[in-house]
Amino acid sequence: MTASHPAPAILARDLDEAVAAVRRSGLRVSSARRLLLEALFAADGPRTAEELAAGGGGASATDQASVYRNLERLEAIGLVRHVHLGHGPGLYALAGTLADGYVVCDNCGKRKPASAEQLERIRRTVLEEFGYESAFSHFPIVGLCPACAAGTA
Amino acid sequence: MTASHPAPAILARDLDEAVAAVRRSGLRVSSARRLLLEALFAADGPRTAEELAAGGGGASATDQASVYRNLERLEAIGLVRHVHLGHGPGLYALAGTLADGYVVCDNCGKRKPASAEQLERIRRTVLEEFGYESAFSHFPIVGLCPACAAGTA
DNA sequence: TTTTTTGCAAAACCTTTGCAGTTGG
DNA sequence: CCAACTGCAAAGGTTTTGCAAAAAA
Repeated sequence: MTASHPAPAILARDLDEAVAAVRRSGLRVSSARRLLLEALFAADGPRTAEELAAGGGGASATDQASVYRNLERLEAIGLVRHVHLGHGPGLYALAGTLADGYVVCDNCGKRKPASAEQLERIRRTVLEEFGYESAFSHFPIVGLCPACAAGTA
Repeated sequence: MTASHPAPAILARDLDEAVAAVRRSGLRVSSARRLLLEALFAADGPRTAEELAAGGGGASATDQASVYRNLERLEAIGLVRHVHLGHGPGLYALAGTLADGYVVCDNCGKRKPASAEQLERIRRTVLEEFGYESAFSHFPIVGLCPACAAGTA
């Protein structure tokens, strides 16, 4: 309902590898596409489409609609992933730079990356209880962080 | 970040109890409010604001903005709860008619209600791994249902 | 040259807000 | 009577879509 079946992740180490992957996928390497990749490489964490369109890390700005279209295409080939951490806009990053999952505080928004190993116990429990292969890579585990839980009257 | 601290749930069995609860909370029982409650009682599951505004179960239609405002107020006093199951609009229901949590398939959208007991094991694991008091009552556990997991090449 | 992609503008979607008029208590 | 509430209309935030012009291969 949300992400159909994402393509296997392509882990590109630098712009050149990413560009090569784009070409290998049959997509053209347009200037807007290259700029988006530069902004993604310049980012130190997941970014909104708006931020990426603004052109992080010296990259110049591109049209937002094109950024959305390109994020979609790059995600379809496995170069990009996105997450929804709360009610705001979606956050995009290069595949492989995202945590395996996230835990976010419903009250203060604090987020904590989760490793595959940490998630594994939870995934197993969910599988036993519900038969679902859960993932917290697209929508996070939501709860109250220790501080907010303590503050709850 | 999303739901601050919701009021304790008010479990109303029928329109009269709900109306009484509204009055007890210091809110007025306006016609729009009554219509919304009727639509909520007529619903057999969580509904979008739009559906509720359309007036389910013989209730006549009301303005959507008022429905949103009223859902917010009724949620603040504990009569209503809402969930976000995926990318679409939020879903509202009378408090107490919602499952303790939900598990939804990321691929086909299939959703399964979860009981507090089922959730308990998961909550415990999340607490041990991350220190977060998780709940899957507002945002669900997302994963692949058995059918979709099998179909994943 | 052909097909993809862009940039812009407009629309779509969900939700919130401003306001003047109405209504519940 | 008066604060609470309504309906309408407009705006806000995020994402999608249509289309003619531009650029990649």
